[in-house]
Amino acid sequence: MPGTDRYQQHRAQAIRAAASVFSEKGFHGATTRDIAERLGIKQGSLYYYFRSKEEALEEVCLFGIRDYVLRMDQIAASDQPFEAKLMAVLTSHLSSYRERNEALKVHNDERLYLPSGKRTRLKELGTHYREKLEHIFEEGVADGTLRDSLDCHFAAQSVIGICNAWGDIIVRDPDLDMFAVIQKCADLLLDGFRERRGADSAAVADSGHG
Amino acid sequence: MPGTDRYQQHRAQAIRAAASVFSEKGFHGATTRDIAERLGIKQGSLYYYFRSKEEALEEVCLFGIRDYVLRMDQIAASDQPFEAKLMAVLTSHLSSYRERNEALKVHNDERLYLPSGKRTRLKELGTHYREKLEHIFEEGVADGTLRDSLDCHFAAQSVIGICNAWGDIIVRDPDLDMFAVIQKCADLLLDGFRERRGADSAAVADSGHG
DNA sequence: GCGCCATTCTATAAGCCTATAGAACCTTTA
DNA sequence: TAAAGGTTCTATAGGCTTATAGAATGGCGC
Repeated sequence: MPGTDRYQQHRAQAIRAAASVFSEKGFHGATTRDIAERLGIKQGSLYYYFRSKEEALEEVCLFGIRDYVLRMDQIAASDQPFEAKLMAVLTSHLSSYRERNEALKVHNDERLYLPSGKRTRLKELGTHYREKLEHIFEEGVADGTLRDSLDCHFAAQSVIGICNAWGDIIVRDPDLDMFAVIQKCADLLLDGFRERRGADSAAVADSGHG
Repeated sequence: MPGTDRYQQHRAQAIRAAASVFSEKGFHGATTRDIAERLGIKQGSLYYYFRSKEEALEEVCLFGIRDYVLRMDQIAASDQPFEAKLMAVLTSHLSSYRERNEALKVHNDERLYLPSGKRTRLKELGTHYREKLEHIFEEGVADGTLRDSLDCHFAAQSVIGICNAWGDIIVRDPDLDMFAVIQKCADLLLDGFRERRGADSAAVADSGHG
């Protein structure tokens, strides 16, 4: 029954199972039987935890999202130099991909199938996330770390794009060194690819990972 | 009948309709009725053009892909300075997104549902694409345009990630100025975000689109 | 041992989907 | 106008899916 501890734990398991199956087969491709099997129960029993297949999708899409956005808030509000904030954002974003593996893959594709209310709520969270990141970049411009000509909206969107692209790769290849990827992302974002004769272009704050 | 010109034209229309519906609803979410309706015919008639729903997906996934990869080959083989090649790649990649709109969205997600033979073929094409881009970067390092420390594999993957992220945005917002996005991508990739006192950081080859 | 309640099971209704078969329609050519 | 063949239509079989109803199971306090 909703309320007991055991119930909540089992329900969380069910959400994970649904996330896993949705991300493999897509929302419509996944059947309630698939989800139940992954969970080790029978198809009909699933309805003890979800009112419908759609409710399962809703839960999957919101699973952990709040933590993730909250972390961005904390980084944005923190008192660190720009480079450290950037590293923190990259780390948080890419770590989330590893931690929440299936769920995140679902967010990218399957939110299509959410009822429009939940869909706009998710979109709002995404916008909030981008705006916070944008704000970090604006600070970087203000304090002279970043070039004046930087389009902060473009910058924020691009960083999210890069993180998502690498997130997908990181999820699929567990052996990949995430911190190496983070470091290279930071190098790219701060200093670009171009050769600079007589300039030290590896000046990214070492955050102590390895 | 396969062979006649009219048939081939109508079949291409059917592929487009399928692409459009698949990208909206996903492979399993799309019904043959949806596709037929978008095309203006009845559900059963679709089977005059496709042996099955899966065959429709195959056609969608391969639609135009060859042209797209071929263009990368041409750019890679061309005799232009690095900056020009980079601009050409960005332009080609992002233009493809606009041109082939729905089909490309499908490639990213729905290829899951392809029979494994077709799936690996697509993957090969993707790998080929990335390797060519990687090669362009290696040349850039060799001729001194790019820094020696650049990880070309990382660079190629990141550029593709950025292009795909912006491609998604460009497709959804027809008013967005694609060439402005391309220019900013090039700025980011070549010179990064960091302020450089006393350096001209806007030195990207003007390819004549402004 | 007994009753209680949470959890899972079985069985099934009702609906939708793909694919096929064969009729109907339309266009071209003679 | 008639014949031929390309294109689309109607109708339907057969299978799979979600969601519900109600029975069975298992642990726990007494």
